[in-house]
Amino acid sequence: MTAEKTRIESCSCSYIHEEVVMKVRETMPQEETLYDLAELFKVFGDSTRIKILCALFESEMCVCDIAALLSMNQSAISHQLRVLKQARLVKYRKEGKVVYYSLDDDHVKQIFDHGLAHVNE
Amino acid sequence: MTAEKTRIESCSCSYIHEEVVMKVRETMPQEETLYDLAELFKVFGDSTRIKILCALFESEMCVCDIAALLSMNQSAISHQLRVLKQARLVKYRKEGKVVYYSLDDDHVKQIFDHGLAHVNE
DNA sequence: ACAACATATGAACATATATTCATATGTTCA
DNA sequence: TGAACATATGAATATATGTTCATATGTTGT
Repeated sequence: MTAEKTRIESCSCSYIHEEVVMKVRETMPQEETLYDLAELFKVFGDSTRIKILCALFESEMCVCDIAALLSMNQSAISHQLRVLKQARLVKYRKEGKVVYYSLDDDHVKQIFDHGLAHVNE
Repeated sequence: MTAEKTRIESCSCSYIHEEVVMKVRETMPQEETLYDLAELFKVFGDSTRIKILCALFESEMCVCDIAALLSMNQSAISHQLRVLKQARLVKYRKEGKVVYYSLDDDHVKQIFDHGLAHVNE
């Protein structure tokens, strides 16, 4: 690992490991991909939404069921379901007035479980 | 799936599927576990931190390397590394003035990849 | 058509958080 | 010891976000 003597103006440092930076830069996915990935994890990063997803592992549920389960009002749940829906993590079916939500992705459980493995270490 | 007629005060709904709610309630992990899980995903839910983790998949790097790679100032990177360190996602070793960061968890790549699979669908 | 109801949505508010700036800490080398 | 440097950190600011409230939408049954 060679330490090249190069001044990089974007940071306040003078001596960086230029070879490492160049090598890593080549392996980085597209900016947009990483942005989307962060947006996805942001959706997982709220305890209300995590609880909703966790509940839906077990069974499809209507908005009111979820609100009762989590002791939260219907509006809050509805707003969060919209976020989950936009992230394509849940889908819904309508039956009269009632809207049933369920999971819409195989990866959700896997992401969830790997996260849990880290937390339980 | 029976629709019991029960008024639940915590939400504004009158008729919920009480059996479903009770069954799901039993399977839910502890409140604290789900909170910790959300906190973990919150750490993944920022594009700067995602980029840092992604870079560290390839090689350990010092703070200045990362700042140069991402064209961000040293302070911002240092703050974010602290968040990653607190979440036990990265570890560091010191060599003189230079601090080298690297990944500290086997799950990180798996969580990352499953997320990527969802994004690339 | 109307009442009752489940759900959705917009606005407002409070809180959380990412970045920047200034500066502190701790190491190396002369 | 002191200058140069890499990194860490506290305060400030701007922005993002979760929840609540009020209300809209759309469906069912009378």
